[in-house]
Amino acid sequence: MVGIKDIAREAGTSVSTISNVLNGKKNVSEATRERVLNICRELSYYPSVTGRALKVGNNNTIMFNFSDFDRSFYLKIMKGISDYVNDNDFDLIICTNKSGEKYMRNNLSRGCIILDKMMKDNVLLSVANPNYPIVVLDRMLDHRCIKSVVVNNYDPMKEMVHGLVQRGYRKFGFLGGPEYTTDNKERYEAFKDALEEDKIPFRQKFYFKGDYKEKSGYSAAKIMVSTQMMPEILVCANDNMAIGAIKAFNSYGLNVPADIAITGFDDCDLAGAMGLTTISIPNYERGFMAARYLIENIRGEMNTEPFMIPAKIKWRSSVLEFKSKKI
Amino acid sequence: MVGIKDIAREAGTSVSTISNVLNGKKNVSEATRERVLNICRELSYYPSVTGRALKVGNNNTIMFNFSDFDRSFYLKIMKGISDYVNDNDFDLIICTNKSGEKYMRNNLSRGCIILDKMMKDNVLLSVANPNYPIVVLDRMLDHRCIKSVVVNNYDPMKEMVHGLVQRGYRKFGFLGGPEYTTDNKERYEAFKDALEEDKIPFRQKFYFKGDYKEKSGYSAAKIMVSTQMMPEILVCANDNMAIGAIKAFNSYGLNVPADIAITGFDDCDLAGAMGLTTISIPNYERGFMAARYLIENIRGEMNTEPFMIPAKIKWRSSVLEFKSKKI
DNA sequence: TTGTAAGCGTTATCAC
DNA sequence: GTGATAACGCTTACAA
Repeated sequence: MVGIKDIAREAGTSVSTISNVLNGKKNVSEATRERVLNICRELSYYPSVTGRALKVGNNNTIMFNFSDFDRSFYLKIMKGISDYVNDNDFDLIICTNKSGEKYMRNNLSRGCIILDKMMKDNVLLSVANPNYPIVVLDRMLDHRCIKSVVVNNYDPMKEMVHGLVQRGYRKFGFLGGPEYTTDNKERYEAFKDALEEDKIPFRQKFYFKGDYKEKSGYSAAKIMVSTQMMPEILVCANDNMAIGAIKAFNSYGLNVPADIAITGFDDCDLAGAMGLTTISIPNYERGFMAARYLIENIRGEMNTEPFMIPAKIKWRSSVLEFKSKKI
Repeated sequence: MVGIKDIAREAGTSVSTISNVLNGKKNVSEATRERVLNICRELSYYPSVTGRALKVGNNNTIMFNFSDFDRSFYLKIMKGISDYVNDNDFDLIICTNKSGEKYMRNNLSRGCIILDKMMKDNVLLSVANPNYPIVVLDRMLDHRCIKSVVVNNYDPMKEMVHGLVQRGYRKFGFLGGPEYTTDNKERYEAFKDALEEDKIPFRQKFYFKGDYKEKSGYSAAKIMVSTQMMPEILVCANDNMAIGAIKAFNSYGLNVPADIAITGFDDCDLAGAMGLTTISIPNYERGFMAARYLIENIRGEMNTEPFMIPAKIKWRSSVLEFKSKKI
């Protein structure tokens, strides 16, 4: 590996001069600057991030941590982050589950965006400090150096359920995601509250449990069919499970929405193609805003008011416009 | 930041002892080991990756470089990589476009997997060495420390075109991707060769140019319609463009496959849902194998025979089983 | 304008 | 079994 010393030797100067050139310090003659730069190019020298980070204590890198590879819209979040970060001359490293913590504790990054549910709250609370701000997606954390960027799950979900009631649906089923996740909790709360406001009873036996993956939706739907526990409308906590459920119902010869209506949450690519009624989250913007707040906070702003992203209902063909009332 | 020195002070030992404990050296008494470990936990000490990397010259981290956020199956490749890497106690950092080169040139990673088309061949050729092996996806590079993992585009594409001819299609259009990419070249070659073997003429004016993105397929299709240059079957170099084309045709009231048949390449999620005939690439396996070869090569194997991943045709409803011949 | 030298957090070598 | 110390590549006072 070619280092600063090699350049210095070749240029016949000291290492500090090289460093000065590289860091755009003004105390170096135009001649030397030129010469040094040329040599760097010739020897294809790249300053060592580790050497620099070790000395300086930081660099312009932020980290993004995620782990659920089944949620394909994560790519959109990444793109949002990546675009903002690039425009602001920061570098981005993305890492998954366990490595994340390791890279936070060091001076490899100056801040991070966390989407990984596996990352524990108390770790984040203990790591965050004025020199290492954090942005968390989809969770609320109260700390003066942590900004929460959360989707407004509650309002659109409630509105959608009211809309379903208006369309004539009465017998509701709910297919939930992992129960420790905030978004699942909020979606379920909104669902229950809406029914309560509309004075529609909801029985616990119509609550089914999934894990946000397509397979779990498939299994849950099969159970509904085989145990004859069919609701008129199955509200799912995300699209993947809704899609799994649709496939399962279809495999039994059941038609969506004629035999059973279904809704999702996320508006993934497939949802559009399959005509799934769902709630659309602006993912690119979500990533972009997260990166923006993080970098602003790194630069000293330290604005940590929770930021709420609006989501929008997409009515599609998986629910009927007017469900004919029974009898 | 709590460092090895703080632990040493707290434990009343020297830093070397701490280091020895941390690295599982045997020359340390059980008592001290226990004590040190406890203190590390109490102070929530995490060894600095930078310090270590600087000293040791490497660590167990590999890098994955990509940049096209529109290709949603990239997540599957990542998952394949991530799974293998985790099982082998390596860390993974993912980065996009320009940062990639920076992180290669340093001792931050011990090797990398490259999918980013923007990464120049000559950079890779100059960086690869026995201590820094590279695996490239979707491109062929001849270097004793670079392994190419490529999809067999040619054979299944040729087979598919032959199949289309058998089904009665004669008037072919081709919608290509970026022309500098190997996969586009191979797919087009196979397309032309198959037609030639079947003695079906292909006229250059039925070659349309796209960039692998949905939008470009949409535009190309609109041009076909408005200039009356409609083929019977439009073979697209990837799914995204095929999907764009389908949307455009539908917007003109044209039916796929009745009015025009379409095929894609990739078998993305949407392809299944839309009934697009396409060629399926085992992406998870692709990532997994890439990671496996890379880590084996880091461990000294240095097997750099190109590895070819098979791909499989998925016949779906976007082409007719039997096209009734004209006249 | 340029050079010297200390130090960032770690590990390796060698002495004790 | 334990501890001093040099070294990794870099930046930054400070000295020249």
